[in-house]
Amino acid sequence: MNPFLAKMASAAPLTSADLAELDRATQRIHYVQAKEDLIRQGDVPGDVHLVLDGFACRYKVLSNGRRAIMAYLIPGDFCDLHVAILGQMDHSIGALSRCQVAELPREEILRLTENPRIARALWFATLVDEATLREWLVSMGQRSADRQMAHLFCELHLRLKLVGLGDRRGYELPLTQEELADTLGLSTVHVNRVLQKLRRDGLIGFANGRLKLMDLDRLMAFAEFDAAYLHMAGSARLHAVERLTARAGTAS
Amino acid sequence: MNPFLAKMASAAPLTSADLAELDRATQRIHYVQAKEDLIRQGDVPGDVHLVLDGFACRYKVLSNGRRAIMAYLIPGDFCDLHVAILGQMDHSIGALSRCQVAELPREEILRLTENPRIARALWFATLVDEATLREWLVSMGQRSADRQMAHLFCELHLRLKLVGLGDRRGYELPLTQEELADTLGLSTVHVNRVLQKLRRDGLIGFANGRLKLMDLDRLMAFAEFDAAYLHMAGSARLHAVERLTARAGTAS
DNA sequence: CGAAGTGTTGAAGCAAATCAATTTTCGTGG
DNA sequence: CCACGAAAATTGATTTGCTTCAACACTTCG
Repeated sequence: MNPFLAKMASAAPLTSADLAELDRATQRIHYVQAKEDLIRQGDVPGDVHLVLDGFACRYKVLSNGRRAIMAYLIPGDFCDLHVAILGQMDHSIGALSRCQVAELPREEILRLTENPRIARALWFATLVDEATLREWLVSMGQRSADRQMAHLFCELHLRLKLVGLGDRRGYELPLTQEELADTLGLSTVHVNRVLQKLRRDGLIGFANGRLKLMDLDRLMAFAEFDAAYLHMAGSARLHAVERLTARAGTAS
Repeated sequence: MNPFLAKMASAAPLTSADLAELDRATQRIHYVQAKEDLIRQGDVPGDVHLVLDGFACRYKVLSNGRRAIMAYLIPGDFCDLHVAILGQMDHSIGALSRCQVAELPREEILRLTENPRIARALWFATLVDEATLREWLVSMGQRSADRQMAHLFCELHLRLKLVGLGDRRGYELPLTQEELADTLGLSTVHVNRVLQKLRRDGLIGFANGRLKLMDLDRLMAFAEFDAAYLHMAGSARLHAVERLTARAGTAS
């Protein structure tokens, strides 16, 4: 099951014709190696990019040489839907693992958005991205390093679940401690110590690019995680995804 | 000159008929006192709100009782354009000063966006809001408290200039030090000390709800401020605003 | 096998928080 | 217009969460 279709289906009620149309639009695939850039700051790209598999991130490089990661892009996420309007990238997109990426010509996006159900689903997705950004801002400003990290792990768990990846026991998270540091605005040394604390407390395991959720309920409680900002509407959206993935499972 | 019209005109090329249409749509006005909420977390508002005068902010209240301010809403900014799609507010909007607010029925927005030039201008504005949010995230994670505050003052200077408010010497900024603290994720004590340092260094003055820019060039250099994220396209957008405001000036 | 990247540990230093008290300003009613 | 109380700003002393620096161990891979 294409994670992009799963995400769109959970964002707005789509017909199977709509889904087929979206599926057709995302057939032009290419691959990007880990640590390569998909798009660079200043680019004026003609195509819009969509992650189908792997992890990517939005980032900026500051004058002091440090990298600031502002978002993780997981399967189903658009990288640069906005560039069609703003014209120029004000940040870069880098692959954190090997990524499978779909390229859509800008005109294809314009054509797709003439269908109001699809337009609404795309619009919904960008608004959830924005709400996620606000939650990161809150996290960064107000939460202690350990809760901030726990919060991030909770968020990724739910976002990945929405596209059928990972489960209650854990998920693939191909990040180095340095990348976590660039995300949370901490030093690598401190990230290492915080991870050790979370492990010692029996909340998580993190090794070999996989995050283990040892006690998800306690982790969520510790992070004071409230999923409202992800706008999953109770569990209605997740149920929709489960139906879709189940259907795909029997079909394959 | 209506600040909203100034902002829209700088976002996309609009005809005078477009501007007249936007003007007509924003005639339903009401007032909100300082410290009152315009909208609360969990609300499912039927109308969309637009600040015409005064300062407001997006904020969340955390479980520890602290308030996190995630954005300032200045004249010309929409408060909750997104709620039409997401359905429910995941944060609150509070007035920081007495505000003049326009209310637009949701259907009015839908009608307006059938005009592709207007739709593009609105879409542009929401994308700039998102880019601003990303810049705040970078600031919060990576910049020292003094540079962070300097950066905020530079941003507000340009955003206000875009709607014809303030000038190189300064602008009205009706904030308390506590509100600055809630924005930057600092304690009020530290905000006070950072302000004193910036004053001592001859960069700013801040008293009686007004920010004085003593040396804008040095302030921008100190903050390492790069205005690219505000997508003002060189100075073309600002020139458009200057023409509009000049025209309004001679007309009145 | 060596080299580079990643993870781990200890010690010292610093930016910012916290606690607590005091002064100044502001808003309101007498 | 002044007096009063409350809100906001300021100051000092102390503590702490995180950074920085430096060394070392482990892993991965050409």
